[in-house]
Amino acid sequence: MSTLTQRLAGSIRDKLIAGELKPGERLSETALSASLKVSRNTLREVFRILTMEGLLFHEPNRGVFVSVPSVSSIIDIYRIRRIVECRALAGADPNHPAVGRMRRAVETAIVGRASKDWASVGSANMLFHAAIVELADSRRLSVFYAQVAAELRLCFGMLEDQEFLHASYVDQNANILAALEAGRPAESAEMLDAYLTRSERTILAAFERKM
Amino acid sequence: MSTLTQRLAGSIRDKLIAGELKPGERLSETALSASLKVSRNTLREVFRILTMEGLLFHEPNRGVFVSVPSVSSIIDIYRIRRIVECRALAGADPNHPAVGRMRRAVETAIVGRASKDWASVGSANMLFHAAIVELADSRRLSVFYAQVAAELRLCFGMLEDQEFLHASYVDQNANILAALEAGRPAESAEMLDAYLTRSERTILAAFERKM
DNA sequence: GCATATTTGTCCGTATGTATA
DNA sequence: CTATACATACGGACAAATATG
Repeated sequence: MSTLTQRLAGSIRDKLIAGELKPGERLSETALSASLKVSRNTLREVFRILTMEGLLFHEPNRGVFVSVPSVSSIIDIYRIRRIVECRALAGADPNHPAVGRMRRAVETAIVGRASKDWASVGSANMLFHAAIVELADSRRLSVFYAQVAAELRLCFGMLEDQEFLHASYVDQNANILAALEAGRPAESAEMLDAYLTRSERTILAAFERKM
Repeated sequence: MSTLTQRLAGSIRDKLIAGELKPGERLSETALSASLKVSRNTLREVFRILTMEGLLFHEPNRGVFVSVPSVSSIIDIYRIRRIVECRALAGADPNHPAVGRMRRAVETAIVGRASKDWASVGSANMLFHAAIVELADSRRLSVFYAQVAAELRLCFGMLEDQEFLHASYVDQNANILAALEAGRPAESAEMLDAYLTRSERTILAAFERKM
């Protein structure tokens, strides 16, 4: 990452995903630029990037705010996951290089679960599903999915029970991978669809409990 | 559109799609900001927007350039269209409000073809396929598709024979719509897949002839 | 390979309009 | 309604990177 703008965008993105900045919170240009020791112009360019990614939203003449995950955004995101992930998996070649990344993600998640490192399990889960999208061999689609996934992590950040959210999905991912490696992509895609249904329900339920 | 930045982004986007700015051309900050009568900082924010949309690309310390469509980008875009459009159509409700927009787009295209207004036919074609994506009821997916479509128009802009590119697809769109309205979304999606195969081949062939 | 000119990256100060207490 | 705070937009400045001769 060469330019200051890109580095800054990365660091603020990490803070957003880690939940250090609360949804709905307003990010003041003057205050943030002072605390980060960068000019307001530079910070505005960073805001523009993160706004395009959906992590911030912009109200004209009022400023930028951390996106507030809503029930409708969760539903929207899962619609996308169903379309993109299931189709990518159903049409996948079991010898695609991304399958190796899927396998490594599953292994990492298993290790993380054993040591109760739920942050690691969550990250591995994200990598697993990003790898599924890579099966479609479309750079633009992978970039788009990365943005959607970042938004989803914003939702996770609002919820406690990280164990409950992630633990049960390790085995499901392993089964999805096994079906693909066994040369049965259609079956694999069906399992993924079922996975997404359960995952969406869990998130929505946890989300509504917090309201 | 409230802010100057957004209006400017819209106007430059239009110029890009219309082919007024040639692919590969470098957009000088100083020159453009002078000719558009805006400050360099404002123009940089506009560049950031259009770069995120894929219409421009950025080389650190060298500036921004108009994206150059390539064979691989065309293939990438059509992979996305297959995944997104076909799935949206296959799972569509024939009573969805977007179906009305599809019908109006077909009617506009028929009128445009009769008067040999190929620009109008091309725009109507874009609206038709954007409406297909709206069948999936996902705001994020529709926004993403709009960006991909803008990039595709960048490719069209490089080619002559607009008639050849658009004329033959009016009837195919009409047939796709008819199947959906008749309550046969699966058949409709199959026809769309065939449409996309033919369209991709045509674009790629026309593109390679220009090289 | 070097020196120069150009351009971007970044920062600052400031004026104006808009939202809100 | 007034006052304050803030975002929007501008123009100037300088360092660093790049291109050019």
